[in-house]
Order: sequence, then C-alpha cells, then structure tokens
Amino acid sequence: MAELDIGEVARRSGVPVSTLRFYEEKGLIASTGRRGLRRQFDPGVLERLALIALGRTAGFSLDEIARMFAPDGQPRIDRQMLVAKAEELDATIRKLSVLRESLRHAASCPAPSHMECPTFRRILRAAESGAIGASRKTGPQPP
Amino acid sequence: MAELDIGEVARRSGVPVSTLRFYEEKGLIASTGRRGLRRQFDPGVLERLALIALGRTAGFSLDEIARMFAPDGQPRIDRQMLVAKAEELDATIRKLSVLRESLRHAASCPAPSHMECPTFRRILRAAESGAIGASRKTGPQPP
DNA sequence: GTCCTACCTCAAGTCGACTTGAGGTCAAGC
DNA sequence: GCTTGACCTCAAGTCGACTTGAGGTAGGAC
Repeated sequence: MAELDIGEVARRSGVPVSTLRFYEEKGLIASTGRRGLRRQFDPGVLERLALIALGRTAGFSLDEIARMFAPDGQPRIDRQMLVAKAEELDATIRKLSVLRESLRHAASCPAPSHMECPTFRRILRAAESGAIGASRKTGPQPP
Repeated sequence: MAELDIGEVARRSGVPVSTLRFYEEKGLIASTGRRGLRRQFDPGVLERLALIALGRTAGFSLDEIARMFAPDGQPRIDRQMLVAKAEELDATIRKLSVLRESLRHAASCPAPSHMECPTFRRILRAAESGAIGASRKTGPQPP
C-alpha cells in the first residue's frame, strides 16, 4: 500500500488533521517524509493511532503514551514500565467494573435514595479504599 | 457522627480543599450548611467523593457525573441514562483490557518491533474498529 | 499555464479541571 | 484583648489537549 497524505489518514482514522499535526509535533506519530510540502504517512500510522486512542481512553497522558511506544513503533525497551502500566490499568479496570455495577444497580434499584440502598453502599465501600486520591490523568475530548 | 469541616473532609478523602470548594460550586457535592463562615459536611460526602473519583477514572466529565448523581444523593431518575453510561463503561472496560494485554505482551515479546509482532498486531486489530474516534472525555489530573 | 483545493506554518484561542493569591473573618488559646 | 490558624470569597492563573485563523504553497485536473 502506498503512502497516505494527512487527509487520507484523517479520513481513515477519524482523527482530525489538526490533531495529526499536533501529534506529530509531540512525537507521537512520525511521517515518513514529505512530497513537496505534504507529509506522507505509512499506513502503519493507523495502528499507532488506534493504540494512542486506546491509551487516551485508559487515561494516560500523551507524554506517557509517547514513553510507552516510540514514534516509529520501535520496541520500548522499558519493559518494567510497561508491566507497571499494565498493572495500573488493571486497577483502573477493577474500579470501572465497580462503577459499572453501581450504575446498573442505580438504574434498577427501587430505594428512594441510592445512598440509602444497602447494595449501593456496599458496592461503594468496596471501591472507597483506593478510589479516592487515585491515579489522575487527562483523557481525550469528544470531537 | 458529627458534621465535618472542609479540612477534615480533605484529610479523610485526599481531595484538596480547593477542589472541594470547586466541586460544591459546580453542584457535585453539597454542604449541609454553615457554622459561622465554615461549611459543614455530612460524612456521607466521603462516599460521594469516592463515586466522583470513580467517575473521573472512568473518563466522565464533571458535568456528566453531576447528571448521573444529584448532589444530595437523591435518585437520579433517568435510569435510561444510567444504563447507557453503564454500557459505555462496558465498552471502555473491554478496550482497556485489550490495551492491558497489549502492554503485557509488549513487555515480554522478543520481536524487534512490536509492530512486527503478529500477536501484537492481532491484539491491536481487535481493538482498531471502535477504538479510533471513540468516546472522548477529560479525565482527572494527578495532584 | 492557470486555478482549485488540499496541504503548509505559526501564533493565538478555547475548554475543562483545577490551583493560586490577595485580602478578609472568626473562634479558641494564651 | 490579641494572635493564630483554619476557614472564607473572588479573580486570575495554569496545564494538557487540542482547535482556529491568517496568510502562504503546490500537485494535478483542465
């Protein structure tokens, strides 16, 4: 497959052109070069963008993501860090599962106030230690 | 248990005083009243803060969280919305699981470049549809 | 060869989520 | 009765993640 220009990458990935330029500037993605003025991208950038989107959903900052995966897709040799991030993510997933159950319960619970519902409070208590003062990052915004 | 002043809430929850005032202003938490100038909080605010932290981790905006749970802990009667959020969360959890496996794999994979590793690419492809252009929110920041 | 459009740069603007700072109040301990 | 510390308000500042705008360039259809 040939190289793509930025508009094509935007079309295929759903990521705005302005964001692609911004990501390149930040070193999150790399163009293979220019044709005239125009950046050319390897189709592999699409996978990379999927990865970045995933990381943003996970609440990692762009800087963290850049540290996890080098812009050229080369191995990020800091395996320890990767394992640590995976564990961080594991904790996040557990918290989100709690929240999901809380929401589902809240949607079906007949108690007049959720806070008066024993089930809801039990779920919450399970989350409380660890949930407060938890890891904090900035996530992505809707287009 | 008696009412708490803001400093005590901050101490017990790990949430800075400035953030507590900010959350009150936004209607995310409510004080029961004042003693002199000082806001008094019901200890139940701690559970609420846990819930807010959970929501932030999930990538929901403060406005969304406010819509999910009224400041006084009263039922948010929009059960449909709660179910919808639970489903949104479910999708997020699935994506994060993919990312977690990707990270774990990246940490142990001997391939010179992750993008050359068939396992990694397979994992990514599984994520690709749906991961790009996914739901976008702003998450919390580390203190 | 010219014109259209998709691309380019660079500076400035926006938005959400907080934090910081200046200046003020009050209850308790000395 | 005065000081101290924990609280108060309100305006402004910060930070990450983008977006917008003004002004310029160039590949390719005609």
